[in-house]
Amino acid sequence: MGLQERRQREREQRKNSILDAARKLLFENGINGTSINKIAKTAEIGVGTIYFYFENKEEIFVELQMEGIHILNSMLEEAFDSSSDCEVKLKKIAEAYLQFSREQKDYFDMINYFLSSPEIVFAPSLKDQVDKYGKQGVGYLVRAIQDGVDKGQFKKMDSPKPHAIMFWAILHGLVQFRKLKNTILEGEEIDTILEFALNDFIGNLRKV
Amino acid sequence: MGLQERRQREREQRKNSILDAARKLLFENGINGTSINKIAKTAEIGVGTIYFYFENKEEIFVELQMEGIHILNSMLEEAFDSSSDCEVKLKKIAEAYLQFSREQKDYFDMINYFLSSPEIVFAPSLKDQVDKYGKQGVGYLVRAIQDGVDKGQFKKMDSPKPHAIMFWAILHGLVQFRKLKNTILEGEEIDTILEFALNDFIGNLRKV
Amino acid sequence: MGLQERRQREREQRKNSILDAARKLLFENGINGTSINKIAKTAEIGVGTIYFYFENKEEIFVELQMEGIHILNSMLEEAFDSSSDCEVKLKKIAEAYLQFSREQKDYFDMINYFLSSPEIVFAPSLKDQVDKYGKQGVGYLVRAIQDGVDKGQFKKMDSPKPHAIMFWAILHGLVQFRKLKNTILEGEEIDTILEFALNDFIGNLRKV
Amino acid sequence: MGLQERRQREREQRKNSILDAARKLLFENGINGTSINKIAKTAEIGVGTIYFYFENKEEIFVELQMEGIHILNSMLEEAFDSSSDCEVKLKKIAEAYLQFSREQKDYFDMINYFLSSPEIVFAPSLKDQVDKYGKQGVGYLVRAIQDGVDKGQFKKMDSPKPHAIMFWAILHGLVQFRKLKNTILEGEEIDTILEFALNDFIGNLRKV
DNA sequence: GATGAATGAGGGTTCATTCAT
DNA sequence: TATGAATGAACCCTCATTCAT
Repeated sequence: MGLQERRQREREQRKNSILDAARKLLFENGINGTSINKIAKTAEIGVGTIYFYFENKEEIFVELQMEGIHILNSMLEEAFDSSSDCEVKLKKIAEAYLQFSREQKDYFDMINYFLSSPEIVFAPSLKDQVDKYGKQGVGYLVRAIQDGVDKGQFKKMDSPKPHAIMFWAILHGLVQFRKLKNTILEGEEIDTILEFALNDFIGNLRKV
Repeated sequence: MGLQERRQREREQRKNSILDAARKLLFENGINGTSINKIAKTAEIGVGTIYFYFENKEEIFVELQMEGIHILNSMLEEAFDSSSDCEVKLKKIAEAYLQFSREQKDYFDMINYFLSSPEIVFAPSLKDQVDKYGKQGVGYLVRAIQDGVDKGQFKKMDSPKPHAIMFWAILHGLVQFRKLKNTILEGEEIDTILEFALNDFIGNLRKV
Repeated sequence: MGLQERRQREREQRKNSILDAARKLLFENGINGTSINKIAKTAEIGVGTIYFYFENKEEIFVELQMEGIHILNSMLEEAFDSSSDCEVKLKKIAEAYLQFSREQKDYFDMINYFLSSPEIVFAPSLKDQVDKYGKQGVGYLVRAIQDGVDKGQFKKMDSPKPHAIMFWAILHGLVQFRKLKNTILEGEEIDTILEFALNDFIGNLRKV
Repeated sequence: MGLQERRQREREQRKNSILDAARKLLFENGINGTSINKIAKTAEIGVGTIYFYFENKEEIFVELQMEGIHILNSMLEEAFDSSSDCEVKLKKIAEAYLQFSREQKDYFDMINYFLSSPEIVFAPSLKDQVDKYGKQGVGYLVRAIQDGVDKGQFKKMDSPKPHAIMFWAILHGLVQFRKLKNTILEGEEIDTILEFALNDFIGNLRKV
C-alpha cells in the first residue's frame, strides 16, 4: 500500500514535470515551437519516458487545455459565490471572464487556438474532453439569472437559458475583439464597451 | 503592349493556380498539412516557381485570408443594401454573418484560426493586412443603427458605435458556439438563439 | 563608329553596374550571401542579362579580385615612387601593404579568401589571371633592394630576389596575424611588431 | 558501469565515423561540396543522427579544424624536443611547419581556408575555439629563443616575443607562397628561400 | 520503469542556369 | 540586346515515434 502510494505519487510528480516543461515551451514558443524532444530536454528526462505518461504529443496539449479550463471555472465559481445579489453575480462573472482573458492570457490564447483549429488538426476526442469541463461554465449564468427571476428581481421568462447563452456570447465575442483593436474596436476601450453592454443587458432583464 | 498584357494575364493565372492549390490543401488538410512542396505538386509546378509569386509561405495564407474577408464583406454589403428599413438591415446583416459561417465554412474556419492564433505563430504583418479589410465590417452596423436613429425608429443615443460593437459581439460569440454544441448550446439550436437575441437587442434599441 | 563607340560605352556601364552590385553584396553578405539573383535585383536588371556580360558567377568574382589587386598595385607603386632613398622605399612599401590590408579590408579579405580556398572550389583559370597581376608586386621590392645595393647603401649580395621574397613573406605573414590577436599576437600591436621587423630586416641589409 | 562504458565507446565510434565521412568529403570536394546529406550518406547513417552528435554543420568543421591544429602542434612539439641546441630547435620547428604544409596539405589548406574567411562566413565562436589551441604554437618559438639568450648563444634582447612573431611570420608567409609559384616565387624553390631566410634570421640573432 | 540513440521523410527556402519572347 | 519566368535538386535542420538495453 505504502509502496503503491509512493509509486503513484512519483508518477504524478513525473507527469507534472513533463506538463511544466510543455506549458513553459508552449507559452514561450507557441505550438510549433514545442516538440517532444524539447519538452524532454527541458524536463530533463529521456524522450522515451514521455511516452510512458502520454500516448502522444496531442495528449499533452489536451491536459494543458484542461488546466486552463479548470482555472477559468474556478474563477467563475468564485465570482458566482462572491455575492448573493444576482445582478452583482452577473457582473462579477463577466469581470471574471475578462480577467481570465487578461491575467491568464497564455491559457486563454491556447484554448482559443485549439478550439478554432479545424477538426482535422486535433482529433474529436480532445474536444469531447474539453466539452465536459466547458459545460459547467454557462451553468453559472443560468443559475444566476434563474435566481433573479425567482427573487422577483428579473422579469419573468420561459427559460433563462437563451438569455444566459446570449450573455455569454456577448462576453466571448467582446473578449475576442481585444486582438482587433485596429479593426473592430478602433480605439474604443474594451472595458468601456463591456460595461455598456452589461448595463444594457441587465437593464433589459430587470425591466417589466 | 499586347505582350505586356498577356504577360500580366499569364502571371495572374499562375498566381491563381497556386492559390487554388493552396486553398484546396488548406481546406482539406488544415494548415499543418499544407506545405510548399505539396502546393507545388498539386499545382503541377516547380517549388521554386512559387517563390516567384509569393515571398514566403505566409504570404499565401494572407492572400487566402483576404479572399475570405472579401467574400464576407460582399455578403455583408449585400445584406446592408437589401432593404431600406434599418431593422431589417440589422437582421439581414446578422443572417449574412451566420450564412457566411455556414456556407463558407472553410473560409470562416480559416479566418478564425488565424485570428485566434497567438502572435508567436504568425507575424503581426499578417494581422495588419487582415485588419485593414476587417475594419469595413463593423462599419455597416454603425451606419444601420445611425440610420434608425436619424429616422426616429431607434431611441436617441450618444453614439451608435458601442451598440454596433455589442451587436457584432453577440453575433461573433454565438457563431463561435456552433462548435460547442455539447458544451454551451447543449442541444439548443443556434438559429433559435440568434433570433431570440436579435429580437431582444433590436427591441431594446426601439424602446423609448 | 559613333554608334559602335556608344554601344561600347553602354556595355561598359552595364558591366560596371553589375560589378557594383556584386561588390556591394560580396562585402556586405560574404560570398555565400551573393547570388546571381540578388545581384540582378540590386543592379536592377534581369537575371538573364548578367549572363550576357559574364559567362558565369565565377567570372564576376575574378573581375572583383582584379580590382582589388589593381588597387594594391597602385598603392605599392605610389609607395615605391614616393622617395628616392631605398630604405625609405622599403618602409613605404611595407606601410602601403599594411594600409591596404586595413583601409581596403574588404578587398584584402576577398583576395585572401579566394587564394586560400582549395583549388576545387575555384578553377585554376581564376588563379592564373590573378597571378599575372600579382607578379608585379614583388617586383618593386626587388628593384628597391637592388637600388640600395647599386648605391652602396646595402651590402653586396648574389641576388636581391631571396631578400625581397623574405621581406614580402614577413609582411604577408604579419598582416595575416591581425585576425589572430588572441592567438599569436596575444595583445601585441601589429604595428609595433612590423616596425621592429622592418628595422631588423633593413638593419641587416645595411650592415657590412 | 560496463554498460555506460560501452555506450560511451559506441558514441565515440559513431562520432568518429561521422568525422571520417566529413573529412573525406571536405578534402575531396571542398567546403561547398560537403553537405550534411552527403556526410550522412557517406557515413551510412540517417541525417538526423548527425544532429545527435553535432549541434550543426559548423561544429563538425570546428572538430576537423582541431584535428589539424592538434597534428600541427604535435609536429611542432616533437621538433622542439628533438634537440637541446636552440639553433637546431628553431630550424627543426621551421622544417616541421613546412613539412606539415606539405604532408598534411589537406589539413593545412582547411585551416587556412577557415582562418582567412571573412567573419561573416563562420561565426566567431569557431575562431575562438581554434584560437585556444593555436596559442601554443608560437609558444615553442618564444621558449627556444629565450633558451638561446639564457645560454648566451643569442644576443641579449628585451623580449623574445617580437623575434618569435617575426620568425613565425616569415614561415607563415613563405608557406603561403607555395601556391603562388608563378607570382611571387616565379620559379624559385621554396626550400631554398626558407633556408636562406633561416640563416639570415638566426645569424642575426647570433651576432653581437 | 526509464533511457536515449536512431530514423528519414519532410519542413521552408535558395540557387545558377536556361530559353522563349 | 534584354528580359524574367521556370526549374527542381540541393541546402540545413526538425520531427514524432520506436525499441533494444
